[in-house]
Amino acid sequence: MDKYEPTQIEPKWQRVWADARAFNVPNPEPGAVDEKRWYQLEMLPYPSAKSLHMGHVFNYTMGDVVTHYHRRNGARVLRPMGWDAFGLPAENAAIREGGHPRDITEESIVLIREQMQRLGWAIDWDREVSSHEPTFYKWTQWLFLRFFERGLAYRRAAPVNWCPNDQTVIANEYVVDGHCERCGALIELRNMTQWFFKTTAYADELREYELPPGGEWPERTKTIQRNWIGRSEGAEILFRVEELDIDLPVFTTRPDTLFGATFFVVAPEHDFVEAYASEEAKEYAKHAGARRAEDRAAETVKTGVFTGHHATNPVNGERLPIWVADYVLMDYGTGAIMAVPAHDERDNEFAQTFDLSVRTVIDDDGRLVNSAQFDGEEAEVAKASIVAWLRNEGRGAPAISYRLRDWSFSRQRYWGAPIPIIYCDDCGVVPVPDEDLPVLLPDVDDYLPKGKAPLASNEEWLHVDCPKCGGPATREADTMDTFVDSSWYFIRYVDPTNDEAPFGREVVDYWMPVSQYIGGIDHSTGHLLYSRFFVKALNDMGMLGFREPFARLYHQGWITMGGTKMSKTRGNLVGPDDLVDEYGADAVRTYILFMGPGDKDKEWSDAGIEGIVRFLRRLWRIVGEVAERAPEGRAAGPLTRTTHATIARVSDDIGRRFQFHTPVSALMELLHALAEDTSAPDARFAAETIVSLIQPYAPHIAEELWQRLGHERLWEQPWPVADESLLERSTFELVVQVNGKVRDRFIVETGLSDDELVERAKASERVQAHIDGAQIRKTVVVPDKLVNIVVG
RNA sequence: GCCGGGGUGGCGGAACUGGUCAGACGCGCCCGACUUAAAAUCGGGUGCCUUCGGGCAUGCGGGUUCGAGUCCCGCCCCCGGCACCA
Repeated sequence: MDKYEPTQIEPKWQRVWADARAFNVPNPEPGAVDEKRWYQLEMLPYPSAKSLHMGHVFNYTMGDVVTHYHRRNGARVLRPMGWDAFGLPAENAAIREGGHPRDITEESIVLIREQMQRLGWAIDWDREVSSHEPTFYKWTQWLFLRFFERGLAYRRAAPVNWCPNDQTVIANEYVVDGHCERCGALIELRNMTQWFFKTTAYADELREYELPPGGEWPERTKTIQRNWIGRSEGAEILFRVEELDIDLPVFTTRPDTLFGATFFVVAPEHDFVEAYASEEAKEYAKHAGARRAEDRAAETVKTGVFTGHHATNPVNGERLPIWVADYVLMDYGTGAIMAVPAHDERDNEFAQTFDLSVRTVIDDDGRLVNSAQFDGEEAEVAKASIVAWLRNEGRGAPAISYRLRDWSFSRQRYWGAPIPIIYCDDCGVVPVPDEDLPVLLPDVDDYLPKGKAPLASNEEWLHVDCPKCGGPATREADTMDTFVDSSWYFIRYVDPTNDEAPFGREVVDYWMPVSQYIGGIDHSTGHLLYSRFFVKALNDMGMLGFREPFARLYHQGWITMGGTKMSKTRGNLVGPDDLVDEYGADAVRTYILFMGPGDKDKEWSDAGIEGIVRFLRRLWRIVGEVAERAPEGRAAGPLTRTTHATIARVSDDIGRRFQFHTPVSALMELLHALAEDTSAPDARFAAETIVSLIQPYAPHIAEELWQRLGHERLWEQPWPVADESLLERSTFELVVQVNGKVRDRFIVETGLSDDELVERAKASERVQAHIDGAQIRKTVVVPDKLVNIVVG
């Protein structure tokens, strides 16, 4: 047989698949529901570099194996691909390289698409979408308007994260340790008028996972999201400022310590300061409020100033001095706290610093003291009874507070979807009418970031007539965060050419939720949370019939280089091209999955790829031999059982365990067994099975060998099924232990009774030597496995 | 501090619900065959120690069990999330 030449066979089969439209999956006829379907999705790439890296190769190959597996198990499988084309990564790449972001992005898309096709991934290219195309962002804008109508997208002035390097606001979710997640610059706090999505309206729903049957999310991801949302149960309590005749609400998780409050603190940004505080306090607040939370937290000594007023504790009428201090944060709770230095570390530090009084109200046994009628109650009980008392007095109520903040999504950058809003002097904030969508992203002379939206400098585009009154008006010049695009791209795939709506409900409800999503865990508090928010909101709008976008979620581990994740900014990218040239796509695909468990980080090294290449060459040679010499038919032989066992193992690993490296081992073992005798009566069956099972990993060689074995179109052959009856053995190796130590092993028939097995075990000479003369205390039998004789 | 994940040969890793002297499969290394030679290929060996009887080994120390990498308790270390969030 000729030599294995991947460079010959791979392009050939890629053409065959394309011509046969092998992986294009039309939507079902209306009304189809009971058909088996599978929506396989991996996070779409940013086309910001001109090449994929091995991390992508890993991720998409895993998705490819799952795709083939479900296709061949009879499911209608949707497996799309697209481009997260808008946004900072692409725009920054364009700035670096010079040129228009659109040109740079589209060049990258062409190159990456070619790489994907060279790797032979089973993608339905008819469904390709790119977030920078007007046909896509028209609907991003349309969806924004639906959120806007419901108050789920709104505009307000707020302190936001400003990246001085990227010259734009970025979301809380992408500030890491006070630095920009993209470029690493130190984030500044700026007070700006920005657009927000009201993610907090779904805080509770986002903490719960309304997954369909069979759905499953990793525990660690749920934990990350729950930590991020940060729900605290407590109470809101009103403190009266008698001399001003106003109420100041506080949020506390410890209403049981209400009698221990000895002072009161408001955040520097609190309205109370500006309205009523002393000049000294105002001066303090001006400086303190301008500082970032991280800097405030880093302060070792607490600072603050007395405002000159007092608040009355509703439970005992005590007058507490109101201070302003920067350890209280405006954007959590109510921006004001009751300070209980005896039972709160921070309040205690403050009390020590300013010599304020401390009163213990919970004793060592966890019971209330110094708390009037509540004395003696356990703290947990007292929480409820004090809140009940307050509620009765009209001075408090149970309350819940979240750490989650609304998602700030307006960006002062060029390369994004324009926000379809018009500002009119008379009518105010006016949404662009649906029929005027899309608001096209115009060309501008200078799209470099300058701290204000580049679109604002395009006067011709900026000035429009108000859609309401026809008077002079201006467009919103900020663009949308790229994460808005990725919050719904996976829905567009199911209906990518719809020009009446972003998607049709029936077809969305057929395909979705996504059966299996694969992507990085770094998106846990960003993209994955935003997407869930979108789907829940769209469900409430009646646009789709489910409440979670992704039924099953899997996080692949990183492919690292020098210990860090491969990424463009770190400059440690290894692409697939050289490896594909040298070893072929099949070897690259199989190797990257064989490297180890899918969810673990792996340091990149091509040192082991030779092992896979040897395996594929051996496969080529041995299957070739079988095709020439092995008898036709399916007569049973020594290989039959091993072959069926391998089918069961591989299917279980891929289908149930989602484990992709062990099937390769199993197939290597079966190949070794087959190589023993390529003219055995069941050699042909074993060879066909190996080829069939390796197809998701190495589809090109599999297709070629399948043809040489006299068959056609392996990609649409049913996945092999293990014959249970052939898996059963008539004999097995009985392990005999004495006191837990293996003393003998020999072959016996299956199905013997426990007593018979014990008799056989005792009959063994080697066992005899260990039990002779001793008292048998107990025998343990694991049917068809082992006998343990306990002597003593 | 709170929450989650993890720790097995020189390396990647296997052992799925406690059950075949733990270490499959691959890499690397060693030996051999073929070759003038090399590559490729094929075959064999490869946890540690050993007085060659055996002993010790799945981060450490206990425990449960006839039997523990797997279960329980207590530590240690690594990775990730949250943290002046009242």
